[in-house]
Order: sequence, then structure tokens, then C-alpha cells
Amino acid sequence: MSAAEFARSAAELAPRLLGARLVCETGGGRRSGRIVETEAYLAAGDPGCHAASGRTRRNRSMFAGGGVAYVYRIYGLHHCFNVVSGREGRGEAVLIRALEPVEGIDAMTAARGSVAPALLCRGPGRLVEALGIGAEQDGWTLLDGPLRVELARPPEPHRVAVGRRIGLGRGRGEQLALRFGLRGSAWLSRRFP
DNA sequence: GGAATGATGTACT
DNA sequence: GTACATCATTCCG
Repeated sequence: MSAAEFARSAAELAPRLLGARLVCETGGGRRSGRIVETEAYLAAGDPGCHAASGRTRRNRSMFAGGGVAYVYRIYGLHHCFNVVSGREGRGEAVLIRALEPVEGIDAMTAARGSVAPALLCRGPGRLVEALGIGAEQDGWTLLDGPLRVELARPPEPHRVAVGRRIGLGRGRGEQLALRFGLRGSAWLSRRFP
């Protein structure tokens, strides 16, 4: 897997990750899904990015350079999983928002409390729970090892839907068109307008 | 030391 | 559609 792919800017990597496989083998078995929805968080000019106000203990993984995981807790309840992008020291990442489940669906269902298959990986907190990803994986490499991203051929441009990022409050870059999805996928967390 | 807050999900009306 | 659970991190004093 080419590390250079992950050193691209977040705005380039986010659509590039659509169709890629996210594989997790931390729970004994093998669970994987196809990435169908992402959001880019930029190193510059993006107040919604966790790295916008500099390096802190929580966001240090974002500065480790493309190809590592950035996992953090949100709302005291859930975790979100990001693929760090860009060069070391930049502070940018791509949030994975939804997957199409592929392997280990039984394990995912068990981890999620027997929800409907359509809801297994629909949303950033859900997919993290389904795959068995947690705070322990923060900072792990994604190029190889038990948690990894296997890139596929880049999606055809006409298959990529673009929209505003979800859940950002006012003044946090909520207008920026940095949300990407596979057009028409049944596994998106929300429809694109 | 303390208070505010968030890249959310679930349950319920 | 709205309520609310729940807490690490951040920022302010």
C-alpha cells in the first residue's frame, strides 16, 4: 500500500477513500467494510478541524502524518475514527462516516446489540462500535497490521456526491463542501441533497 | 479547580 | 422531530 496516497491533502484523500476497504482484526476475527462516506478536516482555514487550535494531547495523532488512525471520544459516549492525511506535522484527517459491511457481519451484529443490518455501520459512532475499534487504536498505522485501509481503484468522479459536513455548529466551517459519499449507496448516514 | 461543550445515537412522542 | 445520556478535553479563572 502506498504511503504516498495517504500523504495527500485531506480534501483529496476523502473522496479517494470511497470504495476502499477498512479492515479490523483486533477482535480475534476479521471484520471489514467498504467505505461509502467520508468528511475532510483541513489543516488550514478549517475551524471545524480538531487541529485548528494547535497540537494537544487528544489530537496529537492528527500530526503524525498520513496513514495513521486518529480515534477520539465524542459526546462522552461514542468514538469516531479518522484516517490521518497529509505530511507529518500538518494536522489534517478524514472522518469515516459510513461503511457497507462486508466481512464479519455476525461479529458486528453482536458488537452492536443486534441492530438491523442497515444500521450496523451507518454513522461514525456506529461503524467504530461494529468493527471493535476503540481509543486503544489511536495512533496505529493503517498501512498494514490488524487495523488497515486497503485502497481500491479511485471512484469514478460522477459516482461521488459532495455536500456539507454534518454536525458542525455555526462558525466551524459548516458551509464547506467537504463531505463525500458514493452516490446512491444504500449505506450512507444521510442522503445528499 | 470548575464549567462548557461536542465530527452522535437511541428512545420516545 | 425532540429529549437526553454521559465524559474527556479544553479553556478560563
